[in-house]
Amino acid sequence: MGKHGEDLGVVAGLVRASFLVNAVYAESAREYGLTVQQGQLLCVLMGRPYGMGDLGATLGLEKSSLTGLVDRAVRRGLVRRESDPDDRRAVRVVLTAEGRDLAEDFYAATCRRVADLADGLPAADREKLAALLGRVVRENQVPTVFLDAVQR
Amino acid sequence: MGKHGEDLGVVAGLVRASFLVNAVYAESAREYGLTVQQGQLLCVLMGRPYGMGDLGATLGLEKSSLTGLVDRAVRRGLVRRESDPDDRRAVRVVLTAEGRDLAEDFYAATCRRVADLADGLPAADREKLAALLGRVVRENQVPTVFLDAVQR
DNA sequence: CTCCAGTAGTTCGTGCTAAGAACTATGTAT
DNA sequence: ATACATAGTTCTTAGCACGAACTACTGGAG
Repeated sequence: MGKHGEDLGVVAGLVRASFLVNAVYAESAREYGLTVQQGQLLCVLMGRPYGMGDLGATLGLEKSSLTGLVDRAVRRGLVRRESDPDDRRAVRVVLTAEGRDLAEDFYAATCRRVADLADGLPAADREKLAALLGRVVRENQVPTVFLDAVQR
Repeated sequence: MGKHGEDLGVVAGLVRASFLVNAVYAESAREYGLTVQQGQLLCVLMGRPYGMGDLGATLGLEKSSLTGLVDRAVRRGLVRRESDPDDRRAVRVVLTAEGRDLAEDFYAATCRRVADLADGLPAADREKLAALLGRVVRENQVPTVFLDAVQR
């Protein structure tokens, strides 16, 4: 089995849920004056600074796409480029204080919103859903674009 | 309960799964020479023709954003604007033959890919996941951007 | 019938996103 | 020292998304 008709259930579920999450994410970003990509950038950087290369790998973008994204974030004062002392080619992108504040607010608001999506489910089902999604995610090596654990 | 710490499980799961699906969708689109948005447009139109207004509502876009999207799809010969005989302001966007073929191929390929994401799960868990996502989706009134049932 | 408010789409201007190719500068191995 | 690889940027092209202003048509109210 595996490749049969009823798979459409999971497929449609995943695609639509993803559509839903995208919409929520976009709305949340908009509310904070961010684009989705900028929001993602901030969320990734909440964990730690990244070089342009790692950032590209994490976000699934070419390096040339990143330059602009980071440029705009710099222009908005959300992010700073620090040069890596160990490698003068390299750069570390770091949140500014303002960027961190915004990132945290945005992150919290987005979490709240996404959590609301699953609000209708009883707690047990929510946990089950989390477990199943967790497995899917783990088996497909998704980079951590959104925090793993609450590690503040 | 409801708004507690362990909700992060569902939230992170949803967000990352969504990231995963987005990536798969983008890759699939790219392979077919489409952008994600064009792919979405085609998938929506597989079901039936839409007016610009409905299309905007379904895809979550402003009408001004749609003009261009449809224009480009028209330029590529994937879609056609038919004027509604009952309302001369209105337009119905319809797949061309070429557009339908491409849409069907793209849809099938994307389904396959998304299904692969859940491949690691035993069938019973896949069904459970589908059911849970189905509930989330239903309770949040997601427009049908991806087919509901296999209605060929 | 006329006027007018509302609806369906388009146009225009702005800013953002994404990619590839060509390039600079630095690092590393031989 | 040469030569190759790596980290980022620049430039160009194409597409996306929005709001504001606009055109064209519709459906009522007087």
